[in-house]
Amino acid sequence: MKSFHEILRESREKNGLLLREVSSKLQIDQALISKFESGNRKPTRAQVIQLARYYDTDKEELLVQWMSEKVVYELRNEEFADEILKVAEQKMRYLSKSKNEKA
Amino acid sequence: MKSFHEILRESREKNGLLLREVSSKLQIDQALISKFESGNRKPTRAQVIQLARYYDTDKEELLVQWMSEKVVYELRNEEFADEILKVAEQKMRYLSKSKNEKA
DNA sequence: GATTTACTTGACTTATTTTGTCAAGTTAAT
DNA sequence: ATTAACTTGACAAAATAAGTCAAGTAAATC
Repeated sequence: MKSFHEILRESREKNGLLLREVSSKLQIDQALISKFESGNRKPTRAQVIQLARYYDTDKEELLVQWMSEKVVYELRNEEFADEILKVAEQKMRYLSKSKNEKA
Repeated sequence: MKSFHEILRESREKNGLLLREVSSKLQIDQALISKFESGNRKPTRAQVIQLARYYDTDKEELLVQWMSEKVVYELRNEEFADEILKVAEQKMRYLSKSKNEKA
């Protein structure tokens, strides 16, 4: 499975772009973008969207990758991470159900 | 399904404890505990553990409830929350697999 | 082998978010 | 009307995340 930062780097390379080009176009420090691509920093949501646009890649997919890694990161030291995710899913289902019932 | 803050309040009540008693025993501001129980604030991990101990309730279960709500909260505005969780699970499985392979 | 180019790294500052505190407020019982 | 239990809101403090800049590699080119 490809990680978010790998996808980011590959997308840039597919477009034959240099870091400094992306940097100047999107007004994001080149060092930051480099860190995004090495996985040392997480971009903000707005940056993910900017990048997806500029690389002409699927925005939703990139956002899903980005967000799911944030979740995984949060659970990195959790002994019961798998159970936590299961319970989170249940809670989500419950929420969307009561949301629908209201409507 | 019971939410974390409901469990918290019920646990305290089961023990017949007043907010100020918990507050003084655990050295947590009473207002904070009140907010925990109404769901307006999330305790820290250390506080969850303290509370579980003092209420003599299952620490793991409380932690799972607490943590899963943090995850749900993070996804509250995500359109593809369900997919994000699925991908997060995949990534977790992948991680624990490569972790095992190393060992 | 010195320069240039593309990218990386680390330390630091700034911004944002989370957590804690206190005083005032509500509700219900006495 | 007082007291007791709890709640609320505004603010301060602490923790975390994001951004910046200068210096550092590594490979290609002159």
